[in-house]
Amino acid sequence: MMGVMSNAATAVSPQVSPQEDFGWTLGVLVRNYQNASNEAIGEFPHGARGYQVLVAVVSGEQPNQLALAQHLGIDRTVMTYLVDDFVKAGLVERQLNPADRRARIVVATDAGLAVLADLQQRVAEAEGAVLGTLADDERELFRSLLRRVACHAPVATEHELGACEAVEQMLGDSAPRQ
Amino acid sequence: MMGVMSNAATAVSPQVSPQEDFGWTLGVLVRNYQNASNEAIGEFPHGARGYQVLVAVVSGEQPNQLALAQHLGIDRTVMTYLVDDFVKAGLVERQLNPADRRARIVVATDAGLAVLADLQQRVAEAEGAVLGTLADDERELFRSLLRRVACHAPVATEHELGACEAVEQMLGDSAPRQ
DNA sequence: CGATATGTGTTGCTCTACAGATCATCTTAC
DNA sequence: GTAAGATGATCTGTAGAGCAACACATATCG
Repeated sequence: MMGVMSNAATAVSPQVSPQEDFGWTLGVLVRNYQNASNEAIGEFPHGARGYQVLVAVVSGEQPNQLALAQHLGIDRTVMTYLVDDFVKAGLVERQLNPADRRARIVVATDAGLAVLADLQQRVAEAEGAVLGTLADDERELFRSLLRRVACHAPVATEHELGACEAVEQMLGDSAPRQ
Repeated sequence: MMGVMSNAATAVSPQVSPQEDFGWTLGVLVRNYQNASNEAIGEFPHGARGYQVLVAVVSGEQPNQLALAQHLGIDRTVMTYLVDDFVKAGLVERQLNPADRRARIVVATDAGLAVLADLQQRVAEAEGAVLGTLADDERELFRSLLRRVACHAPVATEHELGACEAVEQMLGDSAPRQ
């Protein structure tokens, strides 16, 4: 059954148009978004990634570092020096959780909140530029579909939380949507 | 250190729901896609990235390494050892371009085509799993919007080609650029 | 109390991205 | 035809980030 025949071109020639490839289009979008948002946020500690962390810190229910890492899909050992740099920049604080003194609750400072509010505007503009082709209703549609896809969370890796379950857990299920 | 205490909520409190954040949902989707496709393609040389390269090799008009790198948004120095590993695996060949002996044309071997045809099926299944929430017409809609967004190509970086222009160029739009 | 699990931090390895230099070749100017 | 610059590929060195393993403090369960 498995034979690598020599005239494969005639047999199972994969007919691909690169613009049809989901992975490619996805990659293009991600690069565009990263370029645009990185440019928009300037010298923020860890670029677009750092911005995402700060967003998660503010959005969540005073999450600890592990929750942040799982939420953003980055390694928890990375979160250590990521938060370190944020603390150095005065954007967040590590607070002790009296209920669990192992955990460090990450909380945004006033400065962090102010910076974030500013950045969010710029990033929103960058997003607008990336989605520039789409009409307003199409953008909303795209965002909506994207949100549903992201929250679907197939959870390929077994030990990892589904993305939106982690969100709901972090939010304490207190932010009903739509 | 400055006395940063937390009456932060009074300031310009950015109210974000993480599920609303475009960057976050995009990141979740990308991770899901990478996990799923990486699992689907198994021990292929460079994972999902390598798969993309092979797709581009087959889809394009016998592109050289630079065209591949620009198309996929990866550095040209990376493409060198990427193609190296593909050659070692017998998936592609470097052919000399008689018209320009500096350039190496990357061509898929029969084995490469056969492997790609197999992989495309698996990756398609992985994509299906990632987009599992959406109904069929919604998937097509999502792909279509994604394609339009990707091909819009805001080209934030100045010296880089727009993505789809690079595609068209590679696909034989032989008109010179600029 | 003891055993195990969890949150965090540290160290070391690896992969990849990126910038710069080098070499070969093509193109253009003279 | 030769010189000078541009282009494609490769190599080198550096930095960022993921990953695994270990260490430490604390929490939980027997």
